[in-house]
Amino acid sequence: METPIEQAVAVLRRNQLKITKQRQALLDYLVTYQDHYVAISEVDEHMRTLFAGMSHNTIYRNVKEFETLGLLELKSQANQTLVKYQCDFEHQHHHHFVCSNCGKVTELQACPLDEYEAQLPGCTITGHRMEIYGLCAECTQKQAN
Amino acid sequence: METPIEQAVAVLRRNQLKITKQRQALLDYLVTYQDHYVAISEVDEHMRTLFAGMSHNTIYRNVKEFETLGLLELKSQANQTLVKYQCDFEHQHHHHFVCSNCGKVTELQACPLDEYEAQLPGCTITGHRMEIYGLCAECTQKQAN
DNA sequence: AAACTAAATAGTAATGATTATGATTTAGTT
DNA sequence: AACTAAATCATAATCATTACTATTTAGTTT
Repeated sequence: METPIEQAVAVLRRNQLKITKQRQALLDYLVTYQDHYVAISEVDEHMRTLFAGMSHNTIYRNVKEFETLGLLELKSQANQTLVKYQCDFEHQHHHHFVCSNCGKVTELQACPLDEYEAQLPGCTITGHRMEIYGLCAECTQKQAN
Repeated sequence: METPIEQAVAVLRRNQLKITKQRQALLDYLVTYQDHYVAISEVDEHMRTLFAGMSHNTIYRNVKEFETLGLLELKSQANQTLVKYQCDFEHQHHHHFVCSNCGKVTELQACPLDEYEAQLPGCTITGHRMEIYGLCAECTQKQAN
């Protein structure tokens, strides 16, 4: 069984991108964010602590490159870009519930897009985003106490 | 019939906020963005051209204050905060289709939240966002030529 | 295994949106 | 007209992100 990192490296190869130490280290770190989002600026800070001398540019550029390859998911929030590892290569299309207390991300089944298409005659739909936020079951539980 | 500005001023009064020249000018400008989003930084630039000496602080603070009053809608995109006037006081809850070419915003009917609640047992849902993007009918038409 | 080359990175500095701060002004009230 | 809390101004700082150019390196070729 291939690990997520091995899968990711295979994707890089398939796209003729070089497997650099920096990219490997980035993937190693980001793979720990499979069910949470993290700010790129925090990834930047972390990587530059681990590897003195690593360039901001390298981190930001690669994160964005990895997104176009489908390895990561990005979203914009509070004037920051947040990133999360996308490990579900089989089902890339999905939507999220995000706990605003612990940050846990839950994938939602089904997509509401179909319902809306009829409301947009003549339009070209290129993308959409559906996100629900609140407290996950665990945090709801804790809050009750 | 009350104008949007009059309605907004009434909301300010109801919340014991002072009706300053700056706030009136801001509303006058923002009311022109009822079906488009605009970057706050652009609002800032515009207002400071109109009123030499107006403070960044004043603009950013008020835009955020107006959002909490339900006068404006904000969203984060590409490391900027975008703002749009919310004039539909009757139906505050809705979702959007945003044309990525001309920026036109179309309100969508119906909300997909209900479908998902069953998938989140024990969770507390505090909010959600559904947004579709692409080209509006007009821009699709033009692109075809 | 050494040479090669395009791609990637480092190092430094700049940019641009937003926020902080403390002194001054003003809307609405007394 | 005086009063006062709220709002604004003016200035500077902060923080995420991007730009730029010289240097390094992964992967290939000889």
